This record gives sequence, structure tokens and C-alpha cells, in this order.
Amino acid sequence: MTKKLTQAPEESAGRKRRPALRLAYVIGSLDRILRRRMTEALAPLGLTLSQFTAMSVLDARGQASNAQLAERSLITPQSANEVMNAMATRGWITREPDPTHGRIVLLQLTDEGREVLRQCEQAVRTIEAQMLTGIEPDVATSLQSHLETFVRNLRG
Amino acid sequence: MTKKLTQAPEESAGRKRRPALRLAYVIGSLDRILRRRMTEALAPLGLTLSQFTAMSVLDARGQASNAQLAERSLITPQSANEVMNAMATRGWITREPDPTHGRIVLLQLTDEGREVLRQCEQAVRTIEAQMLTGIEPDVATSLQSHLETFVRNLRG
DNA sequence: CCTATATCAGAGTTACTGATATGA
DNA sequence: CTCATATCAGTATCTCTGATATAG
Repeated sequence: MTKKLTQAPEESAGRKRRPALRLAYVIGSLDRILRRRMTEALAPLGLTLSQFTAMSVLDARGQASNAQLAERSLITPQSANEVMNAMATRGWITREPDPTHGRIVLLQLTDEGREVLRQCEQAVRTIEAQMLTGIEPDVATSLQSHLETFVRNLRG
Repeated sequence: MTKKLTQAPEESAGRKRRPALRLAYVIGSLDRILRRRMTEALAPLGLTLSQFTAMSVLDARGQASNAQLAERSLITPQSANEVMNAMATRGWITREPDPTHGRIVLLQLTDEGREVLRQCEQAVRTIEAQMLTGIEPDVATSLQSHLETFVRNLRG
């Protein structure tokens, strides 16, 4: 580590202006490296990060329309549709018309899709474990809770 | 908010399998929404997020070669070069040959570049403030410290 | 000759905006 | 008729890989 990261801004220190690392910058850096690592880890399994995200959301929801999935995944319906096309081609999701609404198509993971997703989660777990080296479990839990608050604050 | 985010996994609950939200997923979500917000906020100022990141790194370093900047910004030298082209065109950075090495070009922010960067940081500050709504300052500090540890763990 | 740096050129990816069709 | 959903098509942006020139 060439440079120590100080968490407290020292703007009052005067001449030796060392711009404080913005929280957004740290999150951005973390995101960047995490995204890269996850993309690498998911590639051998045949998924992009976007696809993994969509599959995770679908797994959490159990069932969803393309519009719902898009909103949850923070992408446009068009993008979600494109991602889901790749998933459907590989037989990882099914598309069935909603019995109560002819236009809506309900998306759902297949058993094979769930299996692939489990493998992906295992790969991601490994990365997370490295990331959390030296962090107490309860600290990690608290941290995740706060990050979820951040997301809510920005969405609201 | 249609669905409350629970932080504790409930896998033992049996049938109602609700996959725990992975920490990576939360970070990814936060990154996604934060990136979008920052991109929107920076657009009126004429910078992309990548450009802002590079400018911030350059400001923190004071002076850097293209190769150094690329490494710090987590992008390739080619991408860094492209980003810096745009910055140089607008007069926000200068490119001077390294007196000790004819091939190396030292990059540095101009006063105008620093001014633009300050405006950008102000815009980003606003987004951060919204994100941190309801969070105690010391908690935010601790959080940032932990996130920096995450980055180190993943880089090492 | 070999390595590192800078930089030009082309390619691939990803998500976006716009437009169209259909069902409630 | 109006709105929501799904989906096709084209576009824009970003970063990467490959290749070239030069300095130590």
C-alpha cells in the first residue's frame, strides 16, 4: 500500500492539501473491483453480471413479469427482456403467459437455472469471503444493513 | 417500498425459501444506483463518471503519468489516455514531458480543472448527503473505513 | 535487444431511446 | 380511448485488445 487512507478529512491542516477520499469514490472503487472479480468468476459459468443479478432477483421473487424484474434489477424493461432472452435460450427460465392477464409473461427459474444460480452464488461467496477477511461477522451484518439503508435513501 | 429487506437469512424456515440477499448483491445495487445518480449529476458539468474519477485521482496525486493514473483509476492505460484527451482538450489538465524521462508525460490539473472538480465534488456531496440520511457521522466514518478495507482485501 | 510508456485504430459489450403491437 | 406490457430495432457510450513508435 503506497498511501495510507485516512478517514478523517484534514482540510483545516492547510497547505498539505490532501483531498479526502469521498465516500462515493470508495464505493465506486469497491464496485469497480468487485464487478471485475464477479465478472471473471461468472464467465466460466456462462453468465454476465447482469444476468446473474437478474437471476438472483428472479430467485428471490420466485416469479415475476419482465416489467417487475426490470424495476428490481434497476434496468430498463428492454434490457431485462434482452437478458432474459439469453436465459430462456439456455433453458434456465420459463416464460408462461399470466392466466389473469394475456399480455403479461411470467418468468420463472427452471431447476437447471436454479442449479446454475447456486454455482454462481458459490463463486460469489468465495469473492465475498476474501473481501471480508478480518471482518467480524456481526460487523459485516451491520454493514450490509447500512448499505441497504443507503439504497433505500437513494431510491426514495 | 413494496418489499422490506430483511438482513437475517431464514433458510431454516423451510418451504418459504427466501434466498438471503448477498452482500455482493447489495453492493452491486448500491453501486448501480449511485453510478446513475452521479452520472446524472455530473452531466451538466460536462464530465462522465470515469472522467470525474480520473480527475479526482489526479487531484489526490498532484501529478501522475498516464500509466500511473490508469492503475489508480482501475482502467487500462488506453482508456486513461482517451479520458485524458477529453480533459486536455478542455484545458482542464496539462501534459508536460517528464524532465527525467523523455517518453513519460506528466499529467496535472489546471486551475480551471480544479475549479470544475470542486463543482463536481459539490454535486457528489449532495448525493452522498441523501444517501447518508439518518446515519450518524461516526457510523459513516466507520463504514467508509471498512469499505476501504474491503478494497484492500480484494486488491491484495 | 529488451522493457516500459504513450497512443492510434478497430472491436465487443451493455444499456439506452424510440417505435410497434396487443391486451386490460 | 387510454394505459401498461412486451418486444423489435437502432444508437450511444465505454472499455478492451491489438498494433505502432519511441525512450532508457
